[in-house]
Amino acid sequence: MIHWDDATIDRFQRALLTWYDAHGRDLPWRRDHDPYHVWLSEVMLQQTGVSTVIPYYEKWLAHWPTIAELAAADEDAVLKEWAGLGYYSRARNLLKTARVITNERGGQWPQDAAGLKQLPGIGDYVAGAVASIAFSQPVPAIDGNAYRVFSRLLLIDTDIRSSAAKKVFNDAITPLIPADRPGDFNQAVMDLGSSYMRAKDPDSAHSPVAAFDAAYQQGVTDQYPVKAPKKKPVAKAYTALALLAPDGQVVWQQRPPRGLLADLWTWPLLTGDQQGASAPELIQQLADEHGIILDPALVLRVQPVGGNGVVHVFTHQRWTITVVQLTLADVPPLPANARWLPLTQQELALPTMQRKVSAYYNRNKAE
DNA sequence: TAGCCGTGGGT
DNA sequence: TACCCAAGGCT
Repeated sequence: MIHWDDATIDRFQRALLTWYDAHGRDLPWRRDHDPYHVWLSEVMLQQTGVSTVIPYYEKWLAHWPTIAELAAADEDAVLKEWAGLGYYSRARNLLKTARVITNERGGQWPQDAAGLKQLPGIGDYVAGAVASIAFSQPVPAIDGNAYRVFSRLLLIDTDIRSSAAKKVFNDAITPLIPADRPGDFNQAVMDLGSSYMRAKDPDSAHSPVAAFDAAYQQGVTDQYPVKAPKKKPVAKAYTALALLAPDGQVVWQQRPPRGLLADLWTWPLLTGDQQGASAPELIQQLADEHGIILDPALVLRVQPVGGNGVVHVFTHQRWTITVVQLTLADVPPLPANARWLPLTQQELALPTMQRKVSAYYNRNKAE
């Protein structure tokens, strides 16, 4: 690893901030330094691209212009606004923190990173980003961009997925932060990491800090950052049931409050590919796995819908979902976590997985 | 402390 | 197709 002297640090800061002043991105959350805006954007941007976030960010603020209004929202409404962004605990934690700030702290934010980290959903990165951008605290905001940028500039060969990485990079970056512009410094690093020093096909030669880029100078940019490979997602098979009542409504079921897609709504999912199963088998499995009791005499038809089904890949699971329609002669009662609603209902928070299943059903259902 | 937790886009 | 990547946090 390379260590810079004070004069080099000073020149680096000037090169970075001069470039940022002239070429920094004009993004919706950079219009001011309101901690609500900074915090909301940083949470949305976790593991999520800028172009994906912008429309969600604008819609969110139109819905809840202030943190006090967010604090008064229902969790159902918050999840619905978030639906499609993924990592849904981020949305639940946004609501929790909004309520802590509004109801327990009189609308006052903690102004340093340690205080911010106490809030739900705020870890080292978001704490550093909000503390530096909204409150001008001289702390780093170490995200994937910072890992990539400083591993190249300083030839840091610590595996960025290792438990040691956070401290190594924190110690390396902290002395480089200018006391007068910590927020701009951190945001400049993000812009650098998404442009000249991006992960794929970087343009190190034209970077404003090319003169400070040791990996570029030595022709080893493609070796940084050092990052251990991750595991393949585990394959799982499910069958989604379209339980169709005579009035055209189907059964929607809310998932458990913890785990994958927590609290979101899908059609009843049976484990395994049950395309060839009989009506009694499907009814039995539906009772065993979901507590939905159907009288076999109510089943008019059992029809597989489409062929191979839908593939949906999560970070750690790969789902193959086949679809079966059970046409019923009546509208039987449901447990508390399930509801009869039309195929086209717009009121529930649906994960992308269910949106794919619904679209697949509409393409393949019997005429 | 690894494993869990989404999604869309690019190659 | 099967990867990888994108402003991580929680347990």
